[in-house]
Amino acid sequence: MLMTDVQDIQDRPPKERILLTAYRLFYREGIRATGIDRVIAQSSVTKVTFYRHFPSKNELIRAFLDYRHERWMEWFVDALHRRGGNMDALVPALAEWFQDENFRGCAFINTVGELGNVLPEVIEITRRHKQEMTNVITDLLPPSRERKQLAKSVALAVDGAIVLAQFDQSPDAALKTLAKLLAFCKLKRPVN
Amino acid sequence: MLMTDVQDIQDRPPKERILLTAYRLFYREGIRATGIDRVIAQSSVTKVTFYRHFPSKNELIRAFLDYRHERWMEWFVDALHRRGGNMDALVPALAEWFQDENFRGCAFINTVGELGNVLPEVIEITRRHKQEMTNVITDLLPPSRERKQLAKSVALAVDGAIVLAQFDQSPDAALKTLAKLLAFCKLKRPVN
DNA sequence: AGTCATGTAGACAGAGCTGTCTACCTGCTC
DNA sequence: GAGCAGGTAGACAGCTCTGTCTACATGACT
Repeated sequence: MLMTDVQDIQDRPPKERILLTAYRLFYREGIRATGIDRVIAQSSVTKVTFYRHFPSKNELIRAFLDYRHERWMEWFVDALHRRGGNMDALVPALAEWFQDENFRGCAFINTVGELGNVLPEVIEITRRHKQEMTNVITDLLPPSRERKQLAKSVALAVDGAIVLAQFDQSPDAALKTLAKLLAFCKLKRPVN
Repeated sequence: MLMTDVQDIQDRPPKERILLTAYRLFYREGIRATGIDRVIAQSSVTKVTFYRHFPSKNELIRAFLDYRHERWMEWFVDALHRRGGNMDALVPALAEWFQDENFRGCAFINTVGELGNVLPEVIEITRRHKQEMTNVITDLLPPSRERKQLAKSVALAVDGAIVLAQFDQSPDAALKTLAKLLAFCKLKRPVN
């Protein structure tokens, strides 16, 4: 899945241990809340080793976002294909994510909110990530003149659902509301 | 508007100066990125005065969110009424916000992303804020059996547009995509 | 045998953070 | 005019942060 087990990371090479630890801590606690010292301690590495692989925390943030992008896209494509690869697969696939006990919203949206003004490149990285997400959504839609525009609208709604699932008590409302919205647009079979 | 001029805050009582300064810095730079010392310096107040009014930074964060909620709701209701108070007013009203040079997304979504795990009450505050936003959107819709459900869907789409406007190069795409989405749902007159 | 990349352990500098402290001043109210 | 709420100035404690430093160990390739 999207999260890393704490178990199996201990016998990997140091650089990978650092990245996996950062992946977990940055996503769960936030980036500024996560000090380098904690990443170092939890990846069982020393400071010199850390700084040899990542010359600064900003480098680690970049690597974290790249890694997150790879993993998330892989998961997203797979989760959709497992469910038929059409628009009816979208909400169930997102449900799988939202219901993960470690779900804490979109790493990219969160990072833009936290560092957008301080580290402007995360905005660019996020734009690319969302563009790829939109491309995948495009493939779910039947060919039509307005397919690309529709995909953009669906992607916008998905982002809305992600943030709603993040602050609502349970992800169910976000999923149901997204499903209803898509049904209003006749983009999927009506719910119920 | 939603932002504070730096000019007119200097002759206000200290507590207000602190709150206005925090309002500006927390929103623009993020909360963890903004140290108490900077708030104190920029509000021309001393540390003792600061801590007399706000016993801890967390108290200031709460006050900031409450204040933001008041101001934002006031602005939102007004901007919609100025444009007729129906669904066709929604996108132009948001445009006014998105195009503000200090726009940096939704303060509540950003704060949840930054502190959601560390200060869980911001999640509750955000939930209430978005509920009120949804209530206002409900009033834009004509009475119908599914009005409340529709309003939830629209609110979800608005949140999606807010985050998109935050990381996209210009807010135009977010506005256009939201407008298209609402048009697909026959919730507003088609664009173009 | 020697070199070099890569690892270990841990001290340290310099900065910023939150929050407390002493000591003094001003203006209003009783 | 005494008291007090609320302001001023600024030092300081204790912590955490990022990033650098010295000094040593190990194992692979040449």
